[in-house]
Amino acid sequence: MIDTSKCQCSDCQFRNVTFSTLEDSEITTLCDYHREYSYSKGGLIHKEGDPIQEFKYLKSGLVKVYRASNSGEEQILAINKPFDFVSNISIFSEERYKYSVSAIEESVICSIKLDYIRSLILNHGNFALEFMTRLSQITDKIILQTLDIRNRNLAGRVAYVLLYFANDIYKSMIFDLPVSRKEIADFISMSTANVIRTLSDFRKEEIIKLHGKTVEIVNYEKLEMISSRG
Amino acid sequence: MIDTSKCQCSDCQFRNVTFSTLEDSEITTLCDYHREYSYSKGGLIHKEGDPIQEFKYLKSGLVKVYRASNSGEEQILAINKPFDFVSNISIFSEERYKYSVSAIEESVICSIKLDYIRSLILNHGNFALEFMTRLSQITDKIILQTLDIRNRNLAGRVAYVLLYFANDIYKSMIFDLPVSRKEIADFISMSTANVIRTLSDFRKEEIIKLHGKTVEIVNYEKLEMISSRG
DNA sequence: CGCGGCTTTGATGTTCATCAAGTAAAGTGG
DNA sequence: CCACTTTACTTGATGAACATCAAAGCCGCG
Repeated sequence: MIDTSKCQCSDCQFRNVTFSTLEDSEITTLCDYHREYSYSKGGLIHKEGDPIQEFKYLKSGLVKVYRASNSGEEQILAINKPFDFVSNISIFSEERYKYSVSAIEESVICSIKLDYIRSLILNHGNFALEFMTRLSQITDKIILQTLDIRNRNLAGRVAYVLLYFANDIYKSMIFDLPVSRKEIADFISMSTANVIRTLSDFRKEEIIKLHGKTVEIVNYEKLEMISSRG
Repeated sequence: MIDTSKCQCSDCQFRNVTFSTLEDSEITTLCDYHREYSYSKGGLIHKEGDPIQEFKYLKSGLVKVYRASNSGEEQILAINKPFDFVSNISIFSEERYKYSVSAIEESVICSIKLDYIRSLILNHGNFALEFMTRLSQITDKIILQTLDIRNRNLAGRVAYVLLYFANDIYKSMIFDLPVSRKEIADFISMSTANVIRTLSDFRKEEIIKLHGKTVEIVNYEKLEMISSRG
């Protein structure tokens, strides 16, 4: 039985991933410097230009990381699930966020004062190493995914995104798209109309079933083939 | 006068950027764990799949970071000068390099056993923080540049690259392109023929002068306009 | 019920890749 | 140092891929 009136950080899943080197007593201190925030679908977590004062990570939900492009359009650079998002990149190198982040599903963000993270790094070598490794992994993933997308043509990109949702995010062949067609377009740098057209094509070729936001991948092999060839 | 038979790390420019928190005595130890390698134009520094055993950074020269795409083509994700390249990303999160790196100009790479860097992080909080900040900055730059390029059309991308060489790398309006037309194409994800065509167009419109690899930017404002509009 | 936003589809035009052929440049071996 | 070979560059012509525009359908919400 857990006493819910006390700090729950010691039972947080994240403890194993990013804070595994911290002792119980340190976790208790961590609790004092942390806060949790809930966001509903569409809620803005922070935006470009906001001052960076906290280290944030996603406890549950789904977020998009994006910035405004020259033309005022949205450029989405990542769609991330828990463990894959932290208040990314540049928390130490910059004063202000370069990217906006908003919830695309009900999300809970855990946020820790940056000063405390800083002091942990200063005084706790194992933590520093672990933390660094995590940050590395996360930025690495973003870069790799960007390259993967850039590599592909329209159909390949749409297939790639569908497989990303199926394999990485929902781990299911049937799922509800958490994003609009336009957001997919902003993510893969294509026009909305062509994303829709491609989805329709996939439906006509019976690679997927489509009902509004609900997608079911029927012919997985073919979708993979399109993704890897395109 | 510097005794060149001894460790020169204490006089290395990099000391101020990445190792400023280390004491002189620590720098001396660092020397024992470091080696320098020279590469001539075209030389391969490491390739995808090589085991990561050292932290590397560029002391002088110019390198390209790339990977093989599906189709066997080269995808260039960064062209970096000293201070902007370190044996990037993922040195802690991965066992093997995900990207190849090769010299596009005479280059000197300084390389330090990863175990030693690891021990510094473990035992030296200030160093950990500084090191992390550097890595952050570097990966950040890569992501930002990728987005910038993705944003633009053909002419905009070519203009962007020319401005990148002029402003960031050579700090001069006249310079020799260190890369082939094909490499520019691989960097901005366009075809070689169209890169050449665009350069010719710029020449015809008297925005630049072109003699083989030598580029002179004549109409800077116009080039900027093309870069920011496209 | 009606309005506004997201989605869908078709028609059209632009942008870009591809192919081909030719030229210049740069390396290679005698 | 020259002939030879190869690789890089250049340009034009063609077609494919994709964006854009416009009109209509759908759906949720006040």
